[in-house]
Amino acid sequence: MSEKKILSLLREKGYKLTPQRKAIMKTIFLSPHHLSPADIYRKVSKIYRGIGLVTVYRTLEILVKLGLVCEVHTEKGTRRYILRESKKHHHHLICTECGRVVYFLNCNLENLASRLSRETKFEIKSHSLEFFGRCSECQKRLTKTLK
Amino acid sequence: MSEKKILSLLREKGYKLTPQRKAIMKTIFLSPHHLSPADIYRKVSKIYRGIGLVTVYRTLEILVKLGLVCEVHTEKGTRRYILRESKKHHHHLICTECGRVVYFLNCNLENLASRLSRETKFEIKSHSLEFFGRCSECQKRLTKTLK
DNA sequence: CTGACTGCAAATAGTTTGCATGACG
DNA sequence: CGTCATGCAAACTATTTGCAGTCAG
Repeated sequence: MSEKKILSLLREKGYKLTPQRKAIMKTIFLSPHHLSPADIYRKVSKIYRGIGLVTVYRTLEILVKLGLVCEVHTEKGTRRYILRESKKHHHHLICTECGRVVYFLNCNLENLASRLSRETKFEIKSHSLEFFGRCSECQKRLTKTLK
Repeated sequence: MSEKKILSLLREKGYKLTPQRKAIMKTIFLSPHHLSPADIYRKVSKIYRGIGLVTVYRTLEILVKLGLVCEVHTEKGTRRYILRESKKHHHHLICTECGRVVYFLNCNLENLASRLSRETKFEIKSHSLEFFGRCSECQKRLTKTLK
């Protein structure tokens, strides 16, 4: 989805297009990494002086609700955000060094889920799956550093 | 692993066996649910009056380090703890109503991981997988309530 | 115009740290 | 007895809420 379409979707849903929101969305739109609210706040501050961290939190809440942005939970329990590239069920492969995120669609967990459901009598509603590792750039960078 | 073995492992590693630690371990050992530090604090307070929440945090840190207890990250970003039943690679099926946890061992994600690694040039280190749903008891309980 | 939005300040939740006292081994 | 453990208080991080002023539509 293009940036323009996102802006018009917001308008459709009755949200106002303030310069703060535009700056926040632009920042998320341009980053291949997942970002914490504080990261976004720092980046946006350079474009739009005087923005409040609270506005970042409130805008993220809207963007997640509209399904435009993914909320990723890190191992430390903090939340990070990245543009949602696909409307489909999907998962993330996350670089633990730089935070770069790669999407993938097929997880093939239906069989496992139905087997578990049968064995445990659980009514399974959802699952979370994430892979962690190092992207190729960070592998190169870290090899150099060690020399 | 039995409770006694856990206590002797702690002693082996040079940790002291205080009554606070015993009470915390007993509480975790007896619960089929995952518990937050605050949950554990409340339960332990009944056995051992005057225990500090800080002691719960510090004991949990040790138990996780020794691999005796699993740290589970919830959707809200808080941490919960449950006895580690198996030393093997495993995952959890979690009841979103009561917090009951069921273990399972086979996730069969090796193929997916190697395919992703090939396609993305990521060096994949680990993955997290959790299923969420309702256990059979909570299904019954909730059906009754609705009548 | 006017209701939605913003930014400040303060509140809250979860967790960690500094330090003096206490008790396990 | 010495060292590690405890519990209090305070600090800290991430996030949420109340409120008065502001602005997009």
